[in-house]
Amino acid sequence: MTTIGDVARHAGVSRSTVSYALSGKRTISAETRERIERAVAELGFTPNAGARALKTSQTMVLGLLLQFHADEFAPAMLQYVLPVSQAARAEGYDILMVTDPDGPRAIHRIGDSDMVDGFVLLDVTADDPRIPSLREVRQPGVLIGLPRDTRELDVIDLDFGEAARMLVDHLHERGHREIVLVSPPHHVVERGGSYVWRFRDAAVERAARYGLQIHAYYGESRSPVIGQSVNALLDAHPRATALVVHNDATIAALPGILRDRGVRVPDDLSVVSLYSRDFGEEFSLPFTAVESAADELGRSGVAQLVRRITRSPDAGPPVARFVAPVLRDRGSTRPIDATRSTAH
Amino acid sequence: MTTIGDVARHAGVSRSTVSYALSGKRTISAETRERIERAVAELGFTPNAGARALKTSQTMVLGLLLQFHADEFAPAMLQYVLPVSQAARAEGYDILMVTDPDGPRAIHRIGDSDMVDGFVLLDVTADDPRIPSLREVRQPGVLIGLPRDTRELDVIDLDFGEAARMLVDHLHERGHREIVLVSPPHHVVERGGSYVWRFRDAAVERAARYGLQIHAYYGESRSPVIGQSVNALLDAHPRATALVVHNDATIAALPGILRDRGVRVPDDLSVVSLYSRDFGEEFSLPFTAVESAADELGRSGVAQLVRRITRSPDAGPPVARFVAPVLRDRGSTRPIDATRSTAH
DNA sequence: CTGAAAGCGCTTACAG
DNA sequence: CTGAAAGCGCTTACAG
Repeated sequence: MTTIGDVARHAGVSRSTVSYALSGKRTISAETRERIERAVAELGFTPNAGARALKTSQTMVLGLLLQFHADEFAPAMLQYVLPVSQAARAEGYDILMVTDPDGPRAIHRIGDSDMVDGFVLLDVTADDPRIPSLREVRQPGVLIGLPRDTRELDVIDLDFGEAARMLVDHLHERGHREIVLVSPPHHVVERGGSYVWRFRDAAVERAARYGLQIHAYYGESRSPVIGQSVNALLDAHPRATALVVHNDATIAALPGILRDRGVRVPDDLSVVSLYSRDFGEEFSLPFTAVESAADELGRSGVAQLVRRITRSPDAGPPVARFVAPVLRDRGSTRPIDATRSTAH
Repeated sequence: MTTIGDVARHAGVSRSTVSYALSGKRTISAETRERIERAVAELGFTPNAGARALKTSQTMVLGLLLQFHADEFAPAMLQYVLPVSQAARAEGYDILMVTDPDGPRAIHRIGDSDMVDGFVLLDVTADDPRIPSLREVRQPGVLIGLPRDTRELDVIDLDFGEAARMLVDHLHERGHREIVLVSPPHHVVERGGSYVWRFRDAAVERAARYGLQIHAYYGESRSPVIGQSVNALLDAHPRATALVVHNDATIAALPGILRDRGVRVPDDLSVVSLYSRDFGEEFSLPFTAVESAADELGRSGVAQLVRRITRSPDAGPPVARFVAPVLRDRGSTRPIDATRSTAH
């Protein structure tokens, strides 16, 4: 391995001069700089990351904590991973991916041994067990997803309440009077996925305000129960003219389910949903939807974390930030003529 | 931060004694060990990973190189990531996840700066541009996927040829005389995904040997073209009694497509495929299939890489290993009565 | 504009 | 059974 000492010897300068030439923290004469650059190129020198980390107390690595739950639609998580990773690289950080089933312990292991400069927590729940560990550890962290107690924490999440209101408004404006809502599976509620009830409560409240009937259900995460469940809901509410789907597995399966049932969208049934652009493209989903902006959450979360790590004044006090949803109209809703009703 | 020096002072011993007590590389008197353990617990000491790496030249981190191709069914990659990560943890390694679009450069950046002890390359193609970088770098690597030139490389992949033969045999044994094969999209061939032609060539050859008609096509990776393409193939070969699907996106969409078409499996059409157990569960696929054993590949690849890193004599010379496929019969094929023919 | 020296926090021969 | 010392490869005050 070639070290900074080899470069220094080769260039006939001191190690500190090489270091300064590389970091640019000192003015170096053109001639010296050139000799050093040549030596670096000839010897193929790249600074040792561990030695640098030891000296500077900066690893330039971020820990990304993923959780894989059985009974959850895994592809939905993928949409966060790539944006986080790319945003990190753009800021000069690499990603240590942590899939340990025991998240709290993993945070201590990684954090206490100074393997990373900060943490990104994905899929955060209301009383996420990883949060106490995160508070105990030296490194700052950013949460993607809203916990109950956000004190002293940088948190970012989609504004799920607003998303629900936008979708209900969209249907209300088009004259819909009776709609069915499919939320994530109930076990996600039990686990504390706050996005479930934030979306659901807001949808119910908004519907009530308009005097709009809404039938709210928890959905499924696996075929064929998904199909059975959707069919049962539509059977139970034959006069409903619209379906609001806040459930990744269900929306991915919905085109097949509706075709199977002979229901055309939007002619027989209007459908609105909530998913990220990438997810929609992956499954070729043709529905009007709020874009869940996984990339924006990932990017913005990483940016805030880096500001916190570097103690940038722009970081401000720790704060929960809610990203405004954007509705993408793909024409999967139709105006309802008050005198007609649909059978699906 | 508490260092090994703090622990030593607190316990009234030397730093080397603390180090040896922690590593167990020396016998320590019961009393001393106890004092050290108490000091470690009271002060909350965890060794600094960077310092340890600097001294031992071991990072205990593995670089995992992922590639995200537009026009590829991303969920299929997920099935490798978790097994690799878990196998690594079981061996004491963490995972640095590298999603850099420029893989060759990333390998040099990470490897030359000694951030990892070895590399795992996913989704390797015939002339994978990352391989020259891997050869130049100090760290060993394991490839999951078969390149053209495997010299001096540890490679592991499913035996796709054998997988194809098993599926053709399965159909032949049940009296099928005319079948349709859907391979991955053609752009995967262009990119050098050798599993495409290894499977396809073996299937065609095996079918020929039995005098079995096989119509081989490249499939699609996105709806709605997937559906159109499958429908066109079935229209073009009305006397085909079986479909062999070697295409993740297509098999995930197939249940919907066939329902839509009014084709029952296996009554109207036999279907066999190739996918991992996790993938099948994710999409609730009911087809008889060779299990692509992503977890076995991941585990086994990591194990071999670790043997290589640690220079274990068990590592042997670098070798391409082909995992034997296992057929999982889910009853999606039926015996063909030679006198009947199907219309689908 | 450049160099000599200290030190980041460990591990491990060397010595007793 | 234990300790003092060297050294891994960097960065950065301190000094000139």
